Amino acid sequence: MNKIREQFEQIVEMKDSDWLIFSSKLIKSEHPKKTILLKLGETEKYLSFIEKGAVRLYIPKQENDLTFGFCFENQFVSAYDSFLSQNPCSYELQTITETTLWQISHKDLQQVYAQTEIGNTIGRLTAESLFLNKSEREQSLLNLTPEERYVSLFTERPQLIREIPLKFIASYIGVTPQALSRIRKRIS
Amino acid sequence: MNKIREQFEQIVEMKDSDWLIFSSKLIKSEHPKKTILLKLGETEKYLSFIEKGAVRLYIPKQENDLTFGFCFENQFVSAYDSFLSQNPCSYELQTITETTLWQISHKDLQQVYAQTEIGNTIGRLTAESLFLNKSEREQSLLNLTPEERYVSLFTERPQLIREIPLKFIASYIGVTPQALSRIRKRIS
DNA sequence: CGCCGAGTTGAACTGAATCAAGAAACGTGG
DNA sequence: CCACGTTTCTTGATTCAGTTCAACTCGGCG
Repeated sequence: MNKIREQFEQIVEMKDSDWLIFSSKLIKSEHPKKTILLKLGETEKYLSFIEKGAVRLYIPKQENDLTFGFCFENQFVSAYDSFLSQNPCSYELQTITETTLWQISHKDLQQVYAQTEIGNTIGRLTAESLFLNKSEREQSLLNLTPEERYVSLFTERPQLIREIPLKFIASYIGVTPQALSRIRKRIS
Repeated sequence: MNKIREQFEQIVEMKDSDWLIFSSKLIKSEHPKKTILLKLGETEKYLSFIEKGAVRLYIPKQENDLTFGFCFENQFVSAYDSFLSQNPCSYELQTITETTLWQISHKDLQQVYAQTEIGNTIGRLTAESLFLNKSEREQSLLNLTPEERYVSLFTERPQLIREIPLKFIASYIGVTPQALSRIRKRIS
């Protein structure tokens, strides 16, 4: 649980009293691999910190799901758009490996925002950092070829390529599994 | 200037005292069309509200720029990632038409965050809303074909199609101007 | 052992990129 | 207000990367 505080303190200092209010709301949960954490159409109730494991975000499809994001150890995961708007989610969250989460509910987080000095700052920094992620992603999708995206993924996150089924990575970089298989062959 | 307050009040109520602190920092500026508001490599100093006009965000290229965003009247515009990190920007901002802005500097905004109750809330809500935009954009880029993106742009923002050069729209939806010209022909 | 999901490979097809040229619209100065 | 040059848009021909459909391999697991 201290890891969560460490994550926060990388971006903003936190008083012990604030940390206590926040951390008292956190609930630990464990999930086997391939557990669906949030189904299509449900509303996201939690912002979750991943102590251990990996989660993918995807739009379920008849044939191949459209996997558009991954989250790993020491990161937050949530259908954050659904969480913010409290509207039904247009995609699903599923664990890839066995996963341990620390979760705070939407309701409790609103209380933290109201009760702590630092609440809104944390909320702002969280949203800002998520925004930065998405910005990079947009540029990657517009600016790079699938092959270039694969190479940069490969260099930036080699463990991802090793641990995660190719078909998830394929749809993440925006091609079919067959095409990614050929890209791999080309560049190896 | 009241329009700015209206925009904010759509998402959060604002005390007069907070509004005074915020609005006292705003500086009005006017720019002819095709003015570069921020050059590649510069650091974004401002968060700007567009009173009138339109702005595009693009990565300059030898041949065709990669235009990846537009902002219009009554919206905020900024190289927000550069603004947040205060690192050099990897793209440029240019007015498309004659444009009137109300700008707040990064330094002044930090003061607003510090001095007003509502500052961090506004910052959070701003970042959250920008995050939601980017999320939709990601799904559109992964999930839809260029043709589908054009059609949905056409239905959601008909004035954009009318007012903005095709080549900007082309790169926004992720194709060359030639390809968009053909897409147009196909669907008309 | 046999099944099943994941990955690879092949062949035909397709939509967009590229290269190139011409038409239309735009704006700037005479 | 027209003329000229530039920019924007269109159209054609060719090339290419990725899709689709299909068959086959490999490894794990009931």
